[in-house]
Amino acid sequence: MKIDAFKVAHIFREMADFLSIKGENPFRVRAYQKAADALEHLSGDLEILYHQGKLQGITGIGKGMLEKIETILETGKLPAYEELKKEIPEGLRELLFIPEMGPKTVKVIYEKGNVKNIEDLEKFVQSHKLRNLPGMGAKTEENILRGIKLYRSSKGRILLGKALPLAEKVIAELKNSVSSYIEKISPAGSLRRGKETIGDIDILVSSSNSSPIMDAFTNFSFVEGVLAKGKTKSSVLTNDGLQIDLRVVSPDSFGAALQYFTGSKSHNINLRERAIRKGLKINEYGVFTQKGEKLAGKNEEDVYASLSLPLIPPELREDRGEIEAGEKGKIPNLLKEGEIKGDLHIHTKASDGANSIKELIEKAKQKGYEYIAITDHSASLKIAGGLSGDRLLQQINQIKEINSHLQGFKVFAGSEVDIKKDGNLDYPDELLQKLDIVIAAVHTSLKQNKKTMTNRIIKALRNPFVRIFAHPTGRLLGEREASSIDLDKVLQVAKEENIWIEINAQPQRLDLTDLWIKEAKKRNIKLVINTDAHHLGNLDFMPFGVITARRGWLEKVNVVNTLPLRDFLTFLSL
DNA sequence: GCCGTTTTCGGCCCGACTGTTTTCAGTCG
Repeated sequence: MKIDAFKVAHIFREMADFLSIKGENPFRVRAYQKAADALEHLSGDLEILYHQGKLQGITGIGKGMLEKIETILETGKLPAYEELKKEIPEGLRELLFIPEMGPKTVKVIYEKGNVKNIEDLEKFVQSHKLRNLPGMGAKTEENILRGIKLYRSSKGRILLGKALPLAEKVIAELKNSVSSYIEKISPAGSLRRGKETIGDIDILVSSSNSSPIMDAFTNFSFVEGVLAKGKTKSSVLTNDGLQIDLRVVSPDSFGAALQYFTGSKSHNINLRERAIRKGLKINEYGVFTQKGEKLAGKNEEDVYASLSLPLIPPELREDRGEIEAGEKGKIPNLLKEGEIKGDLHIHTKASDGANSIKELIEKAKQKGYEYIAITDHSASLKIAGGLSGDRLLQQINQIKEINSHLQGFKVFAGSEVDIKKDGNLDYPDELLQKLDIVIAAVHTSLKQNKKTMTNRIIKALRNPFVRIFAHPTGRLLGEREASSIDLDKVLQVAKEENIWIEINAQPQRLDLTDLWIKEAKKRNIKLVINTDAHHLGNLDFMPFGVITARRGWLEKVNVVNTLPLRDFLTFLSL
């Protein structure tokens, strides 16, 4: 079995957790986490890089880590890891993921209470045995039980598509109730970076009087419990189990705090290390010289400028080369939502959608689009009301008729054609030829092995009538794993055949994913952002696709549906 | 365990909040 960087990173992460539970030197623990980070951000194949001697010199991978990577690559195993696994009971590591539980607590309840998993922990706390341990009391009991509940209910993360509207609602309510105290307000954290899933919602406010804001926030109707309430930070639990953190800072620190709380953690660490090299100190209050003189803090631009960097867009702050790009003045001019001119993957009530073509046109026009493609499912996808060949022909004629009455707006006749198990397409070429836009997509046999699945997709993409490859990995966040696909090969074929790769904007898909989007851009492959709408409201998913594209460093020029109608028509005929 | 533009030893990002304590350890982001 091939060992990739992510597998090794996973081993290092587990080791970090085991070592922390053992009470090892925290910096040693962090060294393993750092090495895992470095591996996950590797550009290129681990084995190849290793054989080329290119792992040396990567920050975070020193002599010891290199030896461990070598051992894993050569033997498929790591004795130090196997030892730790034997030593630490299997369920213990999971306890670290429970809010309120850290390595110290896990260690002490294991050693003093023989607690080995979540069930043990729950019983241990409920029977009040925890209280007998030093530093533990009734409140701690309560907090841990709530932590267990939260961990079980959500396993930690919610979709961007759910978090963003909720954050907007909280911001609106704050503005509504205590606007006179609020100078500035913004989402922060992974939400602001546009990550596909969010742990908890972070909101930042600048104000010179925080108490009324904290009072209002902790008393909102959707608040079920208050986890913490202080002058600068409060945390609440909403009635649907989400955690929202509100931070209030003084106006002259807003930029520094926004930068700090937007993260990511590794972006910030990188930035701090850069500050230290320049003899500066950076924290959530500002950028300071060694003598304590404040250089920046009021806004983010100044914070970055004091480190000789341009403002780095939040979506890029993942420590994936954005700081280096900033140094060289090569931060991309990222795609903007308003630059999208059309949506090329839409279902109607002819298959499993809810609306008519005319209704969809109206909504698209309201959004400022110049074109859409109607792409219902193909014949074999019976569960979704896939169109027979005859019905598709009828729809093509219907679209022709509709277009004859339109000015400055065009509807393309398309289809989301199933890639069958063997890689054949669901309609014959004679029919595909009659369509303006053919989307190819996998909806069945999602668990084929990697080789079969990859070859199946490649065969489909080689069909001369296919233009778009939709939701490439097939993942559904929190529900279904991505299919096993050699995306490296698939992108290669996409490049050769001039296939546009879809970024599916549905919040549970966001597929293609950010890292692969960046890779596709690097290879000069065109992408298209589609909502895959099944009813009118779904057309509003577009911003999630745009955010994901931005996380993949895309600019307007990389995305075909930014082209105005005229240019798009020319491009389509190429 | 990693790392070095004052270092091959001695640091390692850093501050807020909570709970259980009477001065601080643990967790979190």
